[in-house]
Formats: sequence, structure tokens, C-alpha cells
Amino acid sequence: MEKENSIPELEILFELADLFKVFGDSTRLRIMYTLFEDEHSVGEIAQLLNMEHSTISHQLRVLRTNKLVKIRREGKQIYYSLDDDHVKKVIEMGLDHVLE
Amino acid sequence: MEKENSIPELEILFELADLFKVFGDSTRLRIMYTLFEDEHSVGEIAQLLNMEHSTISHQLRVLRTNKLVKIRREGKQIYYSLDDDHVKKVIEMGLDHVLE
DNA sequence: TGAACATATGAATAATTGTTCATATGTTAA
DNA sequence: TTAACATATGAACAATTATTCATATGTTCA
Repeated sequence: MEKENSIPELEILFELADLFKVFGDSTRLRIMYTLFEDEHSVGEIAQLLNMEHSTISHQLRVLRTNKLVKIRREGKQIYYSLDDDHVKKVIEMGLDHVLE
Repeated sequence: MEKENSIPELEILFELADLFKVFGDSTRLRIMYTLFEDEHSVGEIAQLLNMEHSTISHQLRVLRTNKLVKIRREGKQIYYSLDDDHVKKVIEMGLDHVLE
């Protein structure tokens, strides 16, 4: 007997939509991109993207709340990095679609 | 000599963000879910989700514009189906993250 | 302790967007 | 052609959200 693929609970679907919303902003995507190879501090990211520290900080919080990035404290700076490999994979899969 | 992973053009990143925005709405996710197994007409989807035909139609247009669904005409009805396997994969990958 | 720096937070604003209602277009069958 | 049905579209409203500015918190070092 085969197990049927059941539609996820509405609750889960809302969570899923919220997750994709996080990927649906170019600033956040750019931030995540800077973290593809290496961790970076808020200031470094702001400089790389040529944006306000405040903007970056706000968006990093969104990313962190959604467990897409994690932090490491070192002195005055806080270094951010991608939380797991999922993040990269989701972005790369989306990129495949855009580029084809 | 190693080729470096270059950061995508800003233009591409905007497109990518737009793509994820499309996934970032629970109604659209629900619509795509109804299409996981089978094609469906606008009316069928509206009934399955218990929503206005108009809402469904508007959202299907968004999905179609972004090449996530395609159509097949049959008499008065228009049947929608997922455009390619990418769609399912992106959703399933997101689901992995949400469920872990 | 206080000065200098790094990051975070809150409020306000501007822009984007999902849904609804009303109406239009398109298709079939009589 | 007309009636009945299926889908699409446009305008309007409400809600969400990204950014900025101003300010707060937290850390280091003298």
C-alpha cells in the first residue's frame, strides 16, 4: 500500500511562505551572498554592499530570526555566517530557475 | 588556475528576489500544492481552497508570469499544471528547512 | 571611569501587494 | 444570435514591509 503525499497543514504552509518571504528581498539575498564563502561582520557587509549599517543590522535580524544565519562574537564585532547548507541550496536552486 | 564563484549581477539578484517573492505567499503555495499531483481548473482550485475565483485567477497569473505554472485549454475550462520539476523541488527544500 | 567604536532598536515614511467587488472577455450549446 | 458558464482584468482598500534617522546598548582600552 502506498502512502499518499498529503497536503501540509495550513500552519506549516504559512511558515513556509514566511520562509520564502525572507528570501524574497534583494538586500537579504545580497547579504547571504556575501556569506557564501566567509563570515563577515555587520560593518564589513555594510561596506561591501555600500549600505547603511542600520539597514544591514535590521535585515540580519530577520535572517537570524529565521535561522538562516548565525553569529560569533569577537570583541566589539559580531561575525555572521550562514546557518547551514540549506540556505545555499535554496538560493542556488532558485538561481537555476532564473537563469534557465 | 581556479575559477572564483562570482557574485551574481545585481540585476540577476533582483530577479531571484522576485522569484522567491512568488513563493512567499501562502495562497500561491496552496495553489501550487493542489497542482503537485494533478492539473486543475481555476474553478476546481477555488473550490478546493474555498476561495474566490477572482483571487485564484489573479494569483495564477502571477504564477504563470513567473513560469511556475502552465496552462492547457479544454472547452470553457483552463487547466493549470506545474511548469517544471523545479517548482516542486524548491518548495520541498523550503519545507525541509521549516520542518527541521 | 570615560571615550571611541560596533551593533541594535524604535518610530516614521514610502512603497508594495493580496483580496474583493464589479465588470469584461471568451467559450459552448441551444 | 442569445443564455449560461468559466476565467480574466481593473480599481480600490487594507495590510505588510524595507529603509532612514535618531538613539540606545554593549564592548574595548586607556
